[in-house]
Amino acid sequence: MFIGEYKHNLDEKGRIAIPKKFRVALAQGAVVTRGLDDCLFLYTIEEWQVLAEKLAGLPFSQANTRAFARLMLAGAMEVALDKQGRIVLPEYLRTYATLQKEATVVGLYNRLEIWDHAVWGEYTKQTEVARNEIAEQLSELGI
Amino acid sequence: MFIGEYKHNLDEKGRIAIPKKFRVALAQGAVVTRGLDDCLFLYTIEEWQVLAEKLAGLPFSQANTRAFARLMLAGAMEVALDKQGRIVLPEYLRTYATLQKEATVVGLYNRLEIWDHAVWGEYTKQTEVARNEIAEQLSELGI
DNA sequence: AAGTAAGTGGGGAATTGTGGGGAAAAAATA
DNA sequence: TATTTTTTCCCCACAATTCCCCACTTACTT
Repeated sequence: MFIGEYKHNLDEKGRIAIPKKFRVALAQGAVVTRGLDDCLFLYTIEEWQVLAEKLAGLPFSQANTRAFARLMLAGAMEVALDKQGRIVLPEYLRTYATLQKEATVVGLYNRLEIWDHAVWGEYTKQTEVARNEIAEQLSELGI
Repeated sequence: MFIGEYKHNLDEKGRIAIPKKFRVALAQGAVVTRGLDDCLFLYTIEEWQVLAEKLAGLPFSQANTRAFARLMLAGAMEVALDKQGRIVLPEYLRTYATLQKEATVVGLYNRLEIWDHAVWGEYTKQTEVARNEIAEQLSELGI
């Protein structure tokens, strides 16, 4: 289970360290792709397989599902951890998420997200305002 | 069962002592995360597992459920008690709850909450006013 | 008033994150 | 096809953080 928030830096080669505790889970391989809200999604191979099949199942007759499939499927790239537990983020993904140096890695159960540090700060600041309303909407889930 | 109110101090390393009587319950591990009303929630591993699964089940295609999952899942961090019965609160959680030194730990049956002492004081003062009204609204729940 | 139990503070060792240099592989050009 | 250039990958070393342990202080109990 991926949870938590971690501040890591990209180096000049576009590499980023994966938090130690997640490395075993990703040792078999991982897939990074374009995510929602200007961040990157990172999945284990198995989780990615599940998601990819769902995406592939979307009707390509509709313009918006086509766009969504292209965002995530065409954006995807398989990555491997090096001996120090880092992955290389291809340039197009760094551009997409406006990643430069400071990044925040966050765990969301079955995926990791990689954010530019400043963008993540903005996002949390904005959504914190609405959190109580959202919480009330979700009360029916028993949360 | 967690009940009661305890005043503890954070030290310079961001550690806080867990009230003695709750330590056995949390010995197997605990998870702290961002809570509602500017405090932190702390669960036993088992309780957290249930909650995490509910959160993970929310569809990531909707903006507000995404935001809520990021609040609680990405906010979560597994913590362990040290030999003295303390946990370390990561910096981002201390910032979230505006925790500096004085803190109040309160028990709410299946979770603990960690508040900045002053914020907790404010909160209880404010809700005291509305308490009677709230009580009447709750009568229909059989309380 | 003394002893015990719980909370607080801090120092040192081990682990994890970061940066960079060099070798191997791949790509491009002649 | 040979040679040069670029890119990727692997490894080493430093820096920073985290974790673990020991000691002190305060508060409660008998």
